[in-house]
Amino acid sequence: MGRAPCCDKANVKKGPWSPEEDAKLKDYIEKYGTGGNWIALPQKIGIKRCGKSCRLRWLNYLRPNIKHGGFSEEEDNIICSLYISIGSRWSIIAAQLPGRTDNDIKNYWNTRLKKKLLGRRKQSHASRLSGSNQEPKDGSGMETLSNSAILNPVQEKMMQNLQLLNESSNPLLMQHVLPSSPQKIELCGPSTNRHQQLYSISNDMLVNQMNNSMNGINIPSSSPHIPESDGTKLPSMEFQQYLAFQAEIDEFLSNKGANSISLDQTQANEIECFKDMDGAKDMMTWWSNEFDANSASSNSWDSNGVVDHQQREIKY
DNA sequence: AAAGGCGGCAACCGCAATCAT
DNA sequence: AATGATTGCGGTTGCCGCCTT
Repeated sequence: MGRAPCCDKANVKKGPWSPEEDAKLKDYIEKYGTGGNWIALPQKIGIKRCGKSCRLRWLNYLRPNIKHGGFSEEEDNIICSLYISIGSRWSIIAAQLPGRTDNDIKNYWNTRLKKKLLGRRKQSHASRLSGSNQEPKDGSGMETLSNSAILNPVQEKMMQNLQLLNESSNPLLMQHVLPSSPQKIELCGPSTNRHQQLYSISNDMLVNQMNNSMNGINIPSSSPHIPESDGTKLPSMEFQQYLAFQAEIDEFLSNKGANSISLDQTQANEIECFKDMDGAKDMMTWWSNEFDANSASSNSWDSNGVVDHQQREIKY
């Protein structure tokens, strides 16, 4: 037996809203507010709509200062980086973009941003297969990576955004992003205040979380480095794959789709493979499991879940 | 010009969280 | 503490208009 419906569905109108319905709802809320009860609202106004439908219509369309379409580069970057860091928490993402609704952002991501990202990924993959994207090498046949190989521009951007969000002290964001359990916080080391705790968790755990979100790429289980006899450390194959995909996302975000390509049918079919990217739940599951384990991370690059900044220099 | 395919988007649905009693 | 009502959220659906053939 399912739960009781929130309204009498037989007497409720569905489908697109008429201008008359919009006007009634808008006028009433502007004059009297919602009265704290959406369910009762349609009867008061005299429209045959479900309360939930009224709420959605108001939030997504009728309330003041709503923006539709015309997403800026800045907004694209924020959406991408937040999606990578917290997954499909559209309401949280929307809260950071004034005038944008969660529904709008969700649609925008599903119909455009995701495809752009995939398009760039496919393009880069194809160019690698054709050998046109050779890795630069130094005289020893090894390339030295800067620190940004570990905390790359995407991650930096993510951290900047999170810091901004953090500074806004948005309680909703805090609730969703910052784990509440003290023991979880303890995993990231002692911090003196909530802001530091958030940043600490962001810096270490979100990077790992993001790493795990790299679709189709096996994230190194412990250390990405393979010690050589001469003492240098080489990245493992899977870590190289991971770095390559990160680079593609970096490129996408820095160029913001300037070179984006349209998808052919094959690519469209392969969008299926990208559905895992939607698996933010998986990311979040991984993340929470990570905390819930209440022990040293096996997925993190470092045994204590904290990136060792001394190990950032890697050689090919 | 007509038909079918496709993409974008508004709206719906169902579940989970929260609130009220 | 338990239960029902309400709200909030994310996933999904279906309509509509544009594009291609």
